[in-house]
Amino acid sequence: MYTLLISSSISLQDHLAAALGSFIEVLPSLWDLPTATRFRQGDLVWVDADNQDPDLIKRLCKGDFGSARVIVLSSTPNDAAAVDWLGLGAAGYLHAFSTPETLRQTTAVVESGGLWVGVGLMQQLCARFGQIAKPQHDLMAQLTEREREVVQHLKMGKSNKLIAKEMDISERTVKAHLTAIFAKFDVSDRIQLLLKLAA
Amino acid sequence: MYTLLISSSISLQDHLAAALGSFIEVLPSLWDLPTATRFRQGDLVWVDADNQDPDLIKRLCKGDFGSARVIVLSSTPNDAAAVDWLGLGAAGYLHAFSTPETLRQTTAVVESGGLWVGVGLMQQLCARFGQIAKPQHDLMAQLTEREREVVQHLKMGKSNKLIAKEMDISERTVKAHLTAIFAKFDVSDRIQLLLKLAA
DNA sequence: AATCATTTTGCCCGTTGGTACAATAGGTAG
DNA sequence: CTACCTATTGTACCAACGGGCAAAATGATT
Repeated sequence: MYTLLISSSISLQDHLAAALGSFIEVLPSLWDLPTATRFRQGDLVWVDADNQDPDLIKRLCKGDFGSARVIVLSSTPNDAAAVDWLGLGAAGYLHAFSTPETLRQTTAVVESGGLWVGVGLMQQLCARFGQIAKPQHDLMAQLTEREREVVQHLKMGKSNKLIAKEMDISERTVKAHLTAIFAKFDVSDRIQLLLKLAA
Repeated sequence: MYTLLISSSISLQDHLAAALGSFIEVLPSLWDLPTATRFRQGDLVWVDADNQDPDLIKRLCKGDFGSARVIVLSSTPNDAAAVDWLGLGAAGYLHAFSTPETLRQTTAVVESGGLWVGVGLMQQLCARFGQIAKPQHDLMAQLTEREREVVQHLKMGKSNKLIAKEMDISERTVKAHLTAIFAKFDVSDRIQLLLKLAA
């Protein structure tokens, strides 16, 4: 496995090397990264948000340099930044000088396809879960199981095509469920349905 | 640490035991759980959503049986269900036959007080949360007068045609405004915009 | 006078969404 | 066995949506 740290901070370089092993490669700046660089699936890139160009980190997260898993480090971590990076595709966000134990655990989680975020952010997201997942009215009770599933997807703003893919059914079937849902909710389209649910 | 798996599926029982160790206790059905059962803080309960009563799982997640951390397993995982279970208090939601590695990671994360969710859902939540957390004031301020008007109509779920009629302009102009609005809000269509505004 | 942001519109294109008119199949209740 | 509900899918049609390319007019700013 290839692991790269991008940071100009000597102390951070030492810290990470101590925690993860000295086989880590280090690059002082993202600008030094050849534009032709193509990370492979499974590569791990730690990047120091304190002293790197945000735009380049952004591109890195979005996969412009290949399919590496990106972990963003910050010496002043905050939830807002976390959601930004994770939303862009980062696989982790944590304090640059986290304990070696935490760093190792992050590595393990990210390598196995997970995301690493702080507990505080998780709790906030959980609070939002509650809102998103709040039980609806009696109208929802009138829906069949599959129809309810479709509604969940709808609420996330997904297209018919995507819903079909995620439910592993044809787009036509999604439409069939939608037609049924619209009738039961007495609305004409998904927009009105969303407005009704949001109210 | 006490770990319990609730599933009638032999293959799942074997799979989990192989991944986490054979010290796991197994219960075929949630119905077999004595109503007086009180899990303790730190207890880990894996429950198979495929063959258990949803209502009982629900109560389990909500803590009716004590303060165990609940991890929901499904052979057909989807984001909608994830939102439901996590919203109810589950600490994790993942594919029943995830790799042993992933199962172990889940254990580690959940035990240390975290949540385990799929990457796709996590990113969606972050994206959504980012939108929520960000004051739309700044975004709305970037709109022109007419664009703001259009947004008002949009929030009421009106069609382009209707908006055009009410603003006494052509439908093409409405589209032009919309295109500008979408760009400024960094969304692709009216649905995403509504979700952003509604949040 | 020249530049710029804003507003307006037309034509055309591809994609998405909703539905009419079907059919097949599994399960349940009578 | 027979309805009935649910889930699934197909073809096809049309309306709605989003945007590319273009143009014109206005008002403000420099």
